[in-house]
Amino acid sequence: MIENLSKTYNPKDFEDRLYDFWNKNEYFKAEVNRDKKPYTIMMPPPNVTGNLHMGHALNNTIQDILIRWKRMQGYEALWQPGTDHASISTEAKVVEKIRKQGKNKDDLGREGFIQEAWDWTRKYGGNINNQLEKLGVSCDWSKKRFTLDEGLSDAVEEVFIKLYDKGLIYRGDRIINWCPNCETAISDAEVEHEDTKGHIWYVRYPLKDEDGYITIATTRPETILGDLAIAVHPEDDRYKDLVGKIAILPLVGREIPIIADEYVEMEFGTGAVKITPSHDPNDFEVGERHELGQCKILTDDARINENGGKYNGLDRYEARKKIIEDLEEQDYLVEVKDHDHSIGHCERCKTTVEPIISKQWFVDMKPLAEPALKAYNEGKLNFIPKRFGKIYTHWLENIRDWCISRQLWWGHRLPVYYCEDCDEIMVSKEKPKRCTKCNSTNIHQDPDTLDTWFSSALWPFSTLGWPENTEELNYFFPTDVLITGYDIIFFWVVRMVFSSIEQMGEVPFKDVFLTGLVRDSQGRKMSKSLGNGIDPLDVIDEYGADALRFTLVTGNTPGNDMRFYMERVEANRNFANKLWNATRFVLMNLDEKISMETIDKELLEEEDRWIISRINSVIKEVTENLEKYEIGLAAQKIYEFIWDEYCDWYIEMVKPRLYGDSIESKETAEKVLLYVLENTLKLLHPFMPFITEEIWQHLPGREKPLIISQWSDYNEEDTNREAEKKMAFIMKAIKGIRNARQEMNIALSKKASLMFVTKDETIKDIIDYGKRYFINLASADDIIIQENKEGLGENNLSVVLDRCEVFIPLKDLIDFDKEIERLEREKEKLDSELKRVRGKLSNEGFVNKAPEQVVAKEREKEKKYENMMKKVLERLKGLKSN
RNA sequence: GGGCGAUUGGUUCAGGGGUUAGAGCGCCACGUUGACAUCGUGGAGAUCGUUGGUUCAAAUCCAAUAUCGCCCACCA
Repeated sequence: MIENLSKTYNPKDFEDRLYDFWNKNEYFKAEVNRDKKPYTIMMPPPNVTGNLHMGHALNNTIQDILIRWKRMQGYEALWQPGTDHASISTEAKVVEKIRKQGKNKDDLGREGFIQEAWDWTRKYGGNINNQLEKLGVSCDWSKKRFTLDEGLSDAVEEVFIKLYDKGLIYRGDRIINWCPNCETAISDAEVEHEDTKGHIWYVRYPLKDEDGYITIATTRPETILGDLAIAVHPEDDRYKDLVGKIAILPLVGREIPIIADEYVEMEFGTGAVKITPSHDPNDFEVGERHELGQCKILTDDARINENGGKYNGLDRYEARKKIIEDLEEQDYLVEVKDHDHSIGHCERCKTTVEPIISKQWFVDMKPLAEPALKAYNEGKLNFIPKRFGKIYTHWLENIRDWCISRQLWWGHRLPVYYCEDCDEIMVSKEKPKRCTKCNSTNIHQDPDTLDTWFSSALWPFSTLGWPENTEELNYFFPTDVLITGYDIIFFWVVRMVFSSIEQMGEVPFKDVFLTGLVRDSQGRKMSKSLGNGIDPLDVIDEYGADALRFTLVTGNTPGNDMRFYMERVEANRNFANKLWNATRFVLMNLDEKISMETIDKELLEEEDRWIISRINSVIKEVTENLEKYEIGLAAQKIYEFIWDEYCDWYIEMVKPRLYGDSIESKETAEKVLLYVLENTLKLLHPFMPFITEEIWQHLPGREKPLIISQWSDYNEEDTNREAEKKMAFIMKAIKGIRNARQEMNIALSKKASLMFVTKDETIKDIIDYGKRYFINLASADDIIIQENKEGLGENNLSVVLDRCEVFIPLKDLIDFDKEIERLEREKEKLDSELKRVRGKLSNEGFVNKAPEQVVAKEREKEKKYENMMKKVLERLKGLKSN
């Protein structure tokens, strides 16, 4: 016995300790090493003020699996961690904090506020990293980056300036999405649309200079205050005569023209549309075409402004209510109908956004989208699963310009300066001393900051030192795979792709692995408001990180949502316990002075050859699965191998040798037990890093920790089909005997002799060899092999196998009615199988067209079932005649 | 209005042209054999949503359809 392991698996005893051990020994570290091939993954930077949730746990587990696997394969594996400053979210939290102190942003001033935000960041910014450590992530913490770091900020400015100089960043008055709660512009991607039951109001506008009205329909009556025209379709006969005339805006009294524009849908509403250029993107365009000018009626906090006359100061919804009342009172309201329409909400605070005209900074997307599309179409970018490629292309094909300026303080301030005398715009990293146009020194910087995603878009290269031409950048970029949730394809994936192509001239990663959402056991999204979130840290605390990791990667497929069940975590904890105890068994039986020399192949027994062949196949399959990102399948195979083949069969088969007299045989068994365990641990390590490392370090003769051990390769020589076949027969026989005995309720402790009847020489040999197993695993005390039933008494239990029949003389214990029932069931099964096989074989098409191998296989089956059937029928006949 | 996904034993999910369609949990029966009751042995339980089609062969491919879910979209 080498060393004691506790009787049950207790992850708390070693998880933190091992993480420290790995970290301190710098096994996570990756450095430029021209002798090795690089393998790079950029960790999606979590929000600096965030906490670990199941989504993080899922995608970081997958990343860790890939990184650990590649590291073991000998790659220089860099997993780049870091955090995102999350401007809007962090700013909101800091605002909330100072609000509790009775202060607002203006009380602190810009500098004071930013100071406050840094304090907050420093205080909470480490949390998520510590939480990630609990999960076992093997990222290179020495390279940790923050999007507001100096280098990364420099990259942001560099990109901004380059794009501006190319004319791809511009400033303009456009309709943007305004969040009245966050009081900033947000991009289209940050708006969530939700279908809402609402109303549509039909309002008549009197005509000037003549009797009559023109009736329009609107879902936002308060915007009447900003109307500058009424539009009809040029070919709409109903309104042809009215085009060019003037209508009077109800409640306001403003004279507005009736214009014709193709944008109007004749079938919708009344066919006449009010045009509010400052508060609707379509109306804005119509306004441009007809030079209607602008009339903005909302303040930043969504109240009616001074252009709203008597409604000035009212909140947008109060104003709507009041305006409807007034319209009704003054007889302008024709009717109200129920109407469902989609309303945009701020992705962060869920406030209804307002389309508002505003002077903002934009990225001209078309020229950037095209190469990003091309890269995909040329196969330079793969999505896992593939279907997300369609979503990617669809979005890029319909791309609109990206509003990048935010009216926030926490973030990268625009490197834009204005001359107060001549309004010249200057874009540069440093503040210009004088205006480049009029030489004035009255210069101020734009107060806005950039969309957070502008900096995260640069993450794959800014973290590696760009715009400096660093060695790291040359070596580790482009990265190999990005692992993230499908919900941020638009926010992040797409933007990294076009930014990389634009700045680096190539895609930032070859593969994009998209995870689904982790939902609760009822399929609901985990959310704070529902209170149904499961904290990964609680799960780790109760069951260990390995069990959590295994749960997250099994039983689901990329891009599909999964339900999270504690029962599954428990099952995987039990799996860890199983492995733990199998190891205890191996160690308990190990001779202290066992030599670790290679196994002498001459001494191998059949079960040894079988398990060695099997682990070899599993190595091959798991490696192939991982190469195809089939992580769940890989995990499943390892699980089954350990539990079913190694524990349930091999260990049981080998026990007599361990307790037996032959030192040679015992030692060989020990060596094989160790050899297979060792390879199993390697395969499992990426999935369950803690338990595997802990066990590994308890095994004798370890030179290196598991984390940096060499991944095993498939070895053709180890494959042994002959041994696999033999063992398959033996296992089938054991199962058959156990089955028959249990059906008769015969206790395991009740030993019986077995008589194998067969004329097949090969089978005879196999059974002869298998004697040793039947004793222990099939409750046998004696085994006889013969070609006929000579000497066999009456009334035996019988098990029909392929080319062989087993008789168990347990006369007193057998209920023959039950035995007949059992055989009848056996007969039925064989019958239906025979029918199926014969059906196939009598089909000419099948025999002629199916591959030879497939036909041969069916023929074999037919023969086998026929033989078995014959024996079952004989048995039944014998039993019934008694 | 477009696009996508899911539909497989009680349940949660794998699988993905030829398998006797698998697993975890749950269920039933038996079991304290010197790793493990966080366990062992055996068992019951699914014509893979429906309808067509392609094929020698379909749970798997194609087309419709139903139900549920998601994403995108400027009809006021």
